Amino acid sequence: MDFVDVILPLPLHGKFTYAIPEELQGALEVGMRIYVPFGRRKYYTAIVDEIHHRRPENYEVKEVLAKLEERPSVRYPQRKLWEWLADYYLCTVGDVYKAALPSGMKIESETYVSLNKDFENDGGIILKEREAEIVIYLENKQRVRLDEMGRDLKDKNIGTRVNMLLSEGIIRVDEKAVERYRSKKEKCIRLSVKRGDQDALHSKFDLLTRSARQQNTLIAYLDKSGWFNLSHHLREVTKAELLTANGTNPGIIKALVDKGVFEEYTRVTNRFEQTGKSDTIALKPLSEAQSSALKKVRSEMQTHAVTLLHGVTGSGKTEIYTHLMKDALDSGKQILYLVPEISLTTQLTDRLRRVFGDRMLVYHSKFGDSERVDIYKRVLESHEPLIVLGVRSAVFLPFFHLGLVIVDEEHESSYKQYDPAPRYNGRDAAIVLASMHGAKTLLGSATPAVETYYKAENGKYGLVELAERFEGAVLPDVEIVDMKVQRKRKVAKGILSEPLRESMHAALKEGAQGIMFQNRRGFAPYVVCTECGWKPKCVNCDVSLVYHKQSNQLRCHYCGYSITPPNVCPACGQNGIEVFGYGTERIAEELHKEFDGYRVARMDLDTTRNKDSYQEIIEEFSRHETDILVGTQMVTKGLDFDKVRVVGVLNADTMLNFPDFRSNERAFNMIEQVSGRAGRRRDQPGKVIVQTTDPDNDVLARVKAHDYDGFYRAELSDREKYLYPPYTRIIVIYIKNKDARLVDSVAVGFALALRRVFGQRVLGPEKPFVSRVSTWYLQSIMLKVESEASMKKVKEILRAIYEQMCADPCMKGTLVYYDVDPV
DNA sequence: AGCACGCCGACT
DNA sequence: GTCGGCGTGCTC
Repeated sequence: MDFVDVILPLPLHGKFTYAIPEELQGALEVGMRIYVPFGRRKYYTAIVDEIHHRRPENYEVKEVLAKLEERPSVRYPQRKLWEWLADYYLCTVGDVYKAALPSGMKIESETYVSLNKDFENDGGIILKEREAEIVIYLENKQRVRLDEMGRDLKDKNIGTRVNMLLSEGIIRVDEKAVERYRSKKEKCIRLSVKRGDQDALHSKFDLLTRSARQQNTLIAYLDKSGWFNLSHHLREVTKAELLTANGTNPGIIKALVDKGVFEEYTRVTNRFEQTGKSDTIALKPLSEAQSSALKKVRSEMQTHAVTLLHGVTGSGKTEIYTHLMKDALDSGKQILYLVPEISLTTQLTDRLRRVFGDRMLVYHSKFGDSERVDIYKRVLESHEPLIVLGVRSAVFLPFFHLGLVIVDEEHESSYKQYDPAPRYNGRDAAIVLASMHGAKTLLGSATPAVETYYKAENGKYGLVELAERFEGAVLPDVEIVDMKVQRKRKVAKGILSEPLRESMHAALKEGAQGIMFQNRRGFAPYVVCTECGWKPKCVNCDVSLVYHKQSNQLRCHYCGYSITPPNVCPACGQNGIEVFGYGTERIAEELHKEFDGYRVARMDLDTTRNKDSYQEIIEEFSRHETDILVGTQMVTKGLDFDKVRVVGVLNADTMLNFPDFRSNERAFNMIEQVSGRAGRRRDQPGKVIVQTTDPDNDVLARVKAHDYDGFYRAELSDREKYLYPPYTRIIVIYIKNKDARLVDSVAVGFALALRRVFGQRVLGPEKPFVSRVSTWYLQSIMLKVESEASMKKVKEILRAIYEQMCADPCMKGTLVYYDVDPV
């Protein structure tokens, strides 16, 4: 008898073993998707992890129900990456599996309920079957409404109710597997005569003598299909394509089908753009600086697994990537090109599409699930050279022979997944993936992460500097404006300082554009009653509500809770409610007033909710249909606009004062990146205005000088002094409970246990920045371990401490999770 | 993570 | 007295 250990899409440690039934003996392979029962009435898609002969002793094994595919969807070294991620980021392989496969490839069971006919109208029970629900009136006049999946529609006590009805034989339960994946189908037209049978074709034409349009449609088909071009195969003609022919409409096609001239059939197609082209245009010639950087990159990559390309904004790193990708493609390799979500724009995809045509696939989180399944399967089945341009989760695609990994904007914090597990960093996962394939990795950034630059500097990574902007463009001039002085002199209008207003007016007058950056959305972040000090707070989270003017609501930016602002203060009943501070919405309003007659667009989470709105705002701006773009960090990323002359950083203080060891790094990166949007052309150098109340801040001085190196050195010495990365590695332990008191005591106990082993390396516990999210109370403990220490050992100890803590009854209802290498 | 089983307060 | 609230433990 054979058994199989599986990976389930659940956050469970430990192995689950199933028996392989007779009919599947010898048919399973490691990495295959199979269908297994789990628990009382659940079924999951599991991944075969190991096939063996060891019969489990303490329980009765269940059988594998079916295999879902002929060839494994998960293969080596992909599976090895899953294990590495689970191990490194302290989660289960099931967590990784959940994130790795598009949901269309993870069939789950759904329970369908139907009535047992015998019980209809029986006694006091009246049963009704409506369209999507079953209503059961019980004797005591209580009503149970179940949807077709057997879920109780009234309350949440799902299983008990269904089981009661089941045991009384009132209902019947069927489990149905749901396959969410839908292949894309196209209607096609073919001719009902054999190609080459002239007589038959003529007789069809004879049927159409009374309709010129029908004849034309038939001719259009013959033309499009290449009917008479006998040296070629007959082309399939889609209905949509045929409809583009002059004078054709669906009615005419239908008439032709009815007359037996045409036949309509459905074909399964893929979702890839069929440009029919690849290697369409030659690569752009490189500047001298770029060519020498490219040469240097190539040689560094010979000797290093990972190379960092440190190139100032606007130096044309993408061009260098393109050349490297071409090399790798030509040598038959596959390429993974990771970008942060926000910079995956059509600007970039169009540019690459022109060079690589169909050989480039795009893997975006805004794609539908079926589309992701298509890409997954294409990568799985094709052993051909290709490029995947994708976001973080593209590291999970089943590459066959990866030759090159590029991680653009490697410093970006959005490469790190916060919630849920696996809390992985896409950049680091990509590096590990590359090494498993024996591939080379190139990291690119104008403002590399301190950890990355440190490794490059110390020879662990190769390092290439590209200090020159493309086509001789110069870096923008940065002016630091002291807002305290501005206010004292009463020259600031709201949040707009005098220099910012003047530069902006001048730029607009000359037909240039401007970008305003404020890392806060909504209208006003602070609302307070000036009479009594009352502040509106989120009922679920420990944060103040942000006022949104357009929707006239006070909103929590963590859980989405919102209320209509009260007219009078609910605490003192007086009329003292006022708003303070500036969000993008309010800034847009002020810009409208100040720059009357110019067009202002706002780009933040609130204006980019729809699928295409982000793209639309960018395109409008690049066509110069808007003059000023105001937004959150979205405006800092990879947008290339020629006409941007002025960039305003409206409040640098919020970034600099963030209570976190990375605040300086984040502030420097963000301001430097947004500055990079300005003045890309030599003849029109840009101007960046940074408003602050702390003009002497060192970080701002570095930004002013565009001095990454200086910033890095200063930051590094701080990190060394206070033992932060790259000198240590950080694991934050989060403790979550619905009871505020319990959370505190458990956290204290946990920290105590940690201190016994790690001593001074333990910080906390403390309330995290947001100490309550959606009714869960949080505490965090930070663990800083020397970077040379064995992470394996550390994690073993963490695990042991957790087990030991679990013995304490106080742990009941407590959730513990880890964030390794937080950003 | 679900989901079932089990033990206590509010309503017929 | 039941209903249904949620706390606890298991899932191959």
